Formats: sequence, C-alpha cells, structure tokens
Amino acid sequence: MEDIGLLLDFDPDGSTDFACWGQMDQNFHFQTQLDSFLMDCQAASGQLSPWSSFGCQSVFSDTQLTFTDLDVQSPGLGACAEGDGCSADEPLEAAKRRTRSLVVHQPYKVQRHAANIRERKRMLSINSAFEELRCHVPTFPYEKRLSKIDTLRLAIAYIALLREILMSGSDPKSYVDECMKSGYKNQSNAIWNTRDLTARLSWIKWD
DNA sequence: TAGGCCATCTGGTCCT
DNA sequence: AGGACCAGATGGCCTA
Repeated sequence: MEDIGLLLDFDPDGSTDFACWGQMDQNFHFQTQLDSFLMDCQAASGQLSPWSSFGCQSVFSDTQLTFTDLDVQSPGLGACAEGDGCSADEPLEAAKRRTRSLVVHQPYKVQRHAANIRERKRMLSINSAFEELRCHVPTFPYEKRLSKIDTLRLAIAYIALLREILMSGSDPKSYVDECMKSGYKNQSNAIWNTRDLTARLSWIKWD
C-alpha cells in the first residue's frame, strides 16, 4: 500500500464521515482493513458509528481514482457480482476492457456512496426527532418503547385531546377524569383513541 | 416460524 | 450540478 489518504470527520452527534484517496496496492484488501480500523477506533473511543467503509469517497478528481482492485476484492462494492462475467481465465483484452469500464463507473459509485452517507445522516436526524417526540407523548411507565408509527399516531391523538381540553375550557385533570369515566368520547378512526390517551394521562402528576 | 420493526441501499424526483 | 427527500427492496433482529 502506498499514498493512501484517509480523512475522518468526527461529528458532535457521534456520527463519523470519512474520505479516502490514493493508489491501492494490488494486495491491499481495503474494505477489510478499513472496517477493522474503524472497529478499532470505535472500541477505543466509542465515537464512531458502526458504518462500514461504504462511506469511502474520494476527495480527488475522478481521474485519480484507482479503486479497480478494491472493487474486485470488496464484496460490499459488488463490482464482480455473480453473472458479471468474472472468471480466472478471462482473456487479457477482456480484462482490460473490464478494468476501463470499472474506472469509468467509479465517479458514479463515489457519488452513490456519498449519497448513502447523507441518507444515513438524514435518517439519524429523523430518528432523533422521533426520540424527542417520544418524550412528549404520554406513555405508561412499564410500556415498551413506542414504534415510529405508534409514536406518530399517539402524538396525533394527543394533540387532538389537548385541543379538546382547550376548547372545553375545563380543568385538564377533571376533563381527563371525565373521559376515563364516560369512556369513548371521541370515536375517531385514529388507532389511538381517547381511552388510550386518558389511561396514559392518568399516570401524569397534575400540579 | 411468521410477522413487526428497523436500518440500509438504491434510484427517481424535486429543489436550490 | 449537487443535495434533500422519498419510496421500494432487502435483510437482520426480536417476539409471540
């Protein structure tokens, strides 16, 4: 291996981006080695997300990308997939054409990997928003973690109930108590109905 | 073991 | 052009 560059970007939210560049030695199993490197870093610092070296992207121009060997050796990058025509006795010219083809397609792969990283970050931000929302919907103390869809549905029902309380102008606790006694007051199509909510709200300490 | 939930990858579309 | 957003596909994990 020679002239390999690796750039790590440790974000405050615990996620990590990284970029790599340079000439790969034929015997350099980049995917495996970078994976183990990241695992070591994670074990050492606890900072890295468990993302694999799929996040590898070049910071140099396309012409400097020489990931051909990496593609062949790294299952994760899938350049030599089944039925792709790879064979040990492949004619030299065919192999050269294949190599050229791989190099031509590298910019797409690099962009695709960068897009994957952005997508993972986007999903992480969505998930953190879900976590925040979970903290604001009433749940039983013993209730297991709400799924995303249940969190959304419960939040919708919760907002509807809060609106009802506001519209009624009555004391929130007595309104909830009344809901508990009288049963289903708001029979909407919502999965989470008033009884679900009021039962949960009964756990809340009203000041 | 089937079903639910989730993370991830991917390609398409929209937006800046 | 590049990034954000979205939805479909896929595979892993967990639970009843």
